[in-house]
Amino acid sequence: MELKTAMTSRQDLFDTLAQVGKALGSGHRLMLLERIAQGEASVETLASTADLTVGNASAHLQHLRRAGLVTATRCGKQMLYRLTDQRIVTLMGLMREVAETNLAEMERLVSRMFPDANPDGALEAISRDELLSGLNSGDVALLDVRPEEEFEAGHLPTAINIPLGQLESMLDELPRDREIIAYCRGPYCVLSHEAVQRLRKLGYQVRRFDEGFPEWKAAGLPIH
Amino acid sequence: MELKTAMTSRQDLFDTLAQVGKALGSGHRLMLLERIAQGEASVETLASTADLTVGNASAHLQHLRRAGLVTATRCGKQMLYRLTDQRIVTLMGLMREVAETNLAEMERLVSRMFPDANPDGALEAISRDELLSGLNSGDVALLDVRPEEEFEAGHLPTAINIPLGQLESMLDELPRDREIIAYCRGPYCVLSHEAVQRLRKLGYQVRRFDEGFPEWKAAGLPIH
DNA sequence: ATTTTATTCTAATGATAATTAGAATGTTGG
DNA sequence: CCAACATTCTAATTATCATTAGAATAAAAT
Repeated sequence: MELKTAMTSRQDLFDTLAQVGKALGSGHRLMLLERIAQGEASVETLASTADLTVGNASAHLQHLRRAGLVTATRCGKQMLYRLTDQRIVTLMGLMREVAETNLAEMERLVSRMFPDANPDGALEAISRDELLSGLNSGDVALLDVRPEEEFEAGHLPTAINIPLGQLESMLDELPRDREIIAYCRGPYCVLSHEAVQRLRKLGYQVRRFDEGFPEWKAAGLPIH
Repeated sequence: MELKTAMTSRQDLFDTLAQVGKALGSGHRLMLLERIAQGEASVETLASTADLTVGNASAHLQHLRRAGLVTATRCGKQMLYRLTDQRIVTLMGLMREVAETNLAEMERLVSRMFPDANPDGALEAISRDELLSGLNSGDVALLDVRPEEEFEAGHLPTAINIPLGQLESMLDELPRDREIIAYCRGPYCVLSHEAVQRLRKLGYQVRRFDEGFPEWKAAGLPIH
């Protein structure tokens, strides 16, 4: 047995900092964070989005909580988790950029998962700046294809919500005269890719926004 | 045994992304990265800065390499590791901010480790913007207190190098008529704190830069 | 009070990761 | 080719983490 000195060491500092890294070091926890970034959610909701048992999800959420990434508040029977800090969205975005730039495996997975996101193809996504100028000039209509609950918790200004499951049954909400920009949870969410593919087959002029609601919000842009 | 489908799943994407988080989820690896961010370094150098056996350091470096955070090139007998990407410095900086904001433990450790960094005290560090304007107006002199090897690998413009061990023996290099700004490896490096304390005792007008060389470089500012 | 529902805790198991010592590899300079 | 050196690999140990099922807690509804 070794005596612990009361002295604080550099090692302690880095170990504590590493807790944040550890929390980000699990695919399951990153999925939970992706969902939490849409707005507060209950353990059950989070468990089902991340495809975990409730007990397991709860344990991961405790882990995220100890790392200072999320907080929880009780609301009736439920425990609602939310991000402590919008910078966490930026942090995950940077991780994504670093991974996509420097991990061959990542690039391979992304292009397999989203084959339509080919840079040559007409389906290429539009950037935040392009979207902003499109919105200013009124040239585009915004389509939020996330579930209603997430839309209600916050969405881009002027966006209309058609959850993916109801896409074909709500086509009359969509304009034919303007380009439609679909968005969802973020770069690794399939919803907007799906929506674009299905709407294109129906003849709509539609592209994806290459980020999602959390990134828009974290950038300090206005939300509703 | 379960059959692996060839299909790429969302889970695979997030698991791969999590490799970056995992790599950042160890105090030892964060220390290695802090040193690598100063400039390329051999395994032996890195092992000794992070207080690891060479074998263990090598294993951690392999881990960082697999996560796409560092690359290695052979140079004679030695293997030199460097960052793949300056964004990794930004990434670590964000982790630090998130941790300091949201982890009480972190705040406690920082203020214990750097008691002189008290915001009320005269020793408060100066920011990048303040430093830039001080350099433009010629009101400050820059002092790099890192080991010579790191200084040689890159430093802030106009900085003079006095490694901490030689501080008292090289006082004649320091101006008395201007404020001195000392900097080192970054926010969690003790060198500049030490330097400021020792120089203040000797009557010098001196403050710390609240970042370090890697942050300056990652911000795209000029280096020598 | 009792039941229901949501969540967290506990204990046990299996899976990963960190560490060390020592062997193996690859490079340099005789 | 051999000797010296730097690094990586291997094997074994220990520690940490993820997962599950089931018990415990806590609030809400009957």
